[in-house]
Amino acid sequence: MMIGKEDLALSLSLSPTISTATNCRSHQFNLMPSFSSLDTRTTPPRSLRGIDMNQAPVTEREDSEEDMHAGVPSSPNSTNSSSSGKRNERDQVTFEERMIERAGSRGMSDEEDGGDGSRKKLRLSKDQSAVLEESFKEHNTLNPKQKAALAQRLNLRPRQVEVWFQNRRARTKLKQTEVDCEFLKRCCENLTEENRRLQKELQELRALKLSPQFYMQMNPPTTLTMCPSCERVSSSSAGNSGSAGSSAATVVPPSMHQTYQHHRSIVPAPWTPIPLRPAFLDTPPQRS
DNA sequence: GTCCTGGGGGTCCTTACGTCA
DNA sequence: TTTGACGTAAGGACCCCCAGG
Repeated sequence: MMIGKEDLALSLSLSPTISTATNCRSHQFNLMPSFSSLDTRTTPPRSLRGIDMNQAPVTEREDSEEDMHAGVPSSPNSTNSSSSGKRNERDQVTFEERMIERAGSRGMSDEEDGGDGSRKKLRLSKDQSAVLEESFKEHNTLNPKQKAALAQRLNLRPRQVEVWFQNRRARTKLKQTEVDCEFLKRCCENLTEENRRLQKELQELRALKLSPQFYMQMNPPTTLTMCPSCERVSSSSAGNSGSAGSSAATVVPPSMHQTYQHHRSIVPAPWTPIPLRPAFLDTPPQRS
């Protein structure tokens, strides 16, 4: 009995594209009020002293964006003019990111964030989460530019977007682990059952062998053959020469061995190899 | 070409907080 | 009203990769 993934009624998409609807079983979007600027109908009760903690401060960020657009994104150590390529591009982006990050942290200072060192829980709005999910469906990792763009679009700090994606990947992996665990459990159950069946069959054969009638009813022994490679002795087709209990063995021609014809008969018909590990587990994670 | 170093981004583990039954 | 379970945002440690010196 072969087990396919479809037999497990998996709710997870196994492709790199993750299904939002099936993966986020616990997302309580509909239970959460929306406080973001995207939904202006509601008053943000989670804001601290009039500041919505789910938002990066717009004015501060606009300042930083002005700085960026004003040509500021030169590297702080002013080495970008001599350097080029990926590194330079990344430095440039990260500088932009730092500007936004700094503005965000300025907007939500320690004082505003509780002031006593305690963390305040920041809930993303339904709309923000939906956009993040959509983005995650396309890419489960973000490059700095994508991160900054998404943060700007959602009015969040890049760090928040980054954390969301990290946690989202972790949730996906956890879910996948659960699915894999279930798959392996099924495999184990099937192998156990198969083992039980084979043990029973073996017992029956042994009982038959001990019975004198077994020999009476046995067909004339077939020719014993031995594989020159594995030295396994097995019986070939019945009705050939030889008598009961004959120890005469013929060597399987190498050509026959190469075709594995005699090995095929060794494998019980109903037996089908079951992969111990889903193949998709062995695909290495993609790095950006 | 090789080694060292620093930065960025990833995972993993953990904590703190919000929500709900 | 209290409490425990659960989900999730966020912090921190650690690792890997890569570019530059």
